[in-house]
Amino acid sequence: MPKADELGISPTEQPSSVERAAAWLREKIYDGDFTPGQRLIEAELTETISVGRSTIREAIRRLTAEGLIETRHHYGARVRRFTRSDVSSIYQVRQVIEGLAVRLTTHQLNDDGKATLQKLSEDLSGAKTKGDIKRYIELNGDLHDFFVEASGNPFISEIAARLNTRILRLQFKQVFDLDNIAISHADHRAILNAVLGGDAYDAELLMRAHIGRSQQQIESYDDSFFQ
Amino acid sequence: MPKADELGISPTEQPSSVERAAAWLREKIYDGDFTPGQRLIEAELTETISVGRSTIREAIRRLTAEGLIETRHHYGARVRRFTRSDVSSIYQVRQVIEGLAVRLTTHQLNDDGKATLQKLSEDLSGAKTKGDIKRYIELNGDLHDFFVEASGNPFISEIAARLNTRILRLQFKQVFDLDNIAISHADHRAILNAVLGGDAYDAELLMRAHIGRSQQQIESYDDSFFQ
DNA sequence: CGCGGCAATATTGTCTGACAATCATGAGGG
DNA sequence: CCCTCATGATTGTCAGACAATATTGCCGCG
Repeated sequence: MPKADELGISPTEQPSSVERAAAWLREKIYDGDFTPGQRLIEAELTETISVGRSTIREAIRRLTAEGLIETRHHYGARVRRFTRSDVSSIYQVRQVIEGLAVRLTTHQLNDDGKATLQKLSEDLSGAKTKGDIKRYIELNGDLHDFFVEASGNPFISEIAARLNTRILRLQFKQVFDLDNIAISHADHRAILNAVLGGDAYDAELLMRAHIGRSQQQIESYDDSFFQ
Repeated sequence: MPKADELGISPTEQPSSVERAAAWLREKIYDGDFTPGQRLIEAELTETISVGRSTIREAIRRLTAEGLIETRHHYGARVRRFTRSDVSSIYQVRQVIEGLAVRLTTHQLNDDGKATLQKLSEDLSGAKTKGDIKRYIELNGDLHDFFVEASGNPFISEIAARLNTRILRLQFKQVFDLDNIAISHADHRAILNAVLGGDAYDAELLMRAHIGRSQQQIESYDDSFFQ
């Protein structure tokens, strides 16, 4: 009796129809082709991407679980809308979750991780001095993702993915100017120093404060950003 | 053109087949009729509770999203298993999430909330002096749930539900003795004092430490509790 | 003229049946 | 004893159908 492999990695793992449908939908939402509040009709989607209705329904359910879509009984699915209050709640959670992530990361950072951080640090400085705002926002995302992944806690990854997913649309709109980058960059340098110096608790507090500042900035935005 | 009501409460809202199936499955898992690692065959379930396969599949997907079930492509659904590492990760997250919850609650506690807490506090003391361990565990759950709900942050509720759901089986097994209760009760009293006294930050730190102690206790358990 | 109730319609929820895809298992060969 | 391959069981996806229900526009009433 050969025992089943418990390694968790399946041999082939090629994307199923549902995964493709879900990816397609996710892309459309990220790109803004489906806007918040817009209704998603199963019949339309089935013929647009040529899959059965069960496939579409399953894809919709997955995105619902991810928090990108909301559904109502016998009415259907809509692209999720985020209120000001939602955004505040999300940032409150991000503060403590990413704070935890950076603390855990500090405790178990290996040489590879250190090298990655050093490089990220240099890239951030480079983007700042060149005034490349778009690039800076991108690297900022990479930095946050790094801590989340390097924390080694799968639940942190899961939660962060959900929160970031939910807010990605807003992050995209985030209007960083050079002043904001200067503040943000000071935060990043302090956090990186604490992490590389092994001051886990400091790093946690700094991350919380950093995300708190992002929150204040976003909360100061005009209503048109929230709709 | 009468505008659609955006109140979020649907008129009838009677449980659908899927909801009933999901509830049935959830109950079975909680009660231990389906044990961790056990396989869930769609065909069997279909005839057991007399619903179509689509309904069962949808119910399975919901419980998967809740974290009670794990699925593998073309192999199917199994009741989820939690490793020692999972439990540690969950408690790490619980520390910061419930810490945040208690801090937010402190900031916006009204008279009703205060009364509820006072009552919980008395009941906890009563259960402790009477040595009613089962009752104490129950009230302990109520206390944690109270903070999560009273925080007013829906994402905290969502995350806590997922974590508690996932670990409920383990909590159930948790072997509290009177010594543990004494320690736990001291924590609870301190937390309640901080909350009622308006010391939000103290309350947060105390909650983190409290959950940390629970974590240590659970992590000291024998392997037989995990598998 | 505005408001509330009612029927028509569109869409979802669920069922049945079917077939292909694929994983785990067990037999057979090296 | 280990590796390879065919087999069977189960899931993934599709199509078609019908019932349930929420939304919408219409109608009559105040």
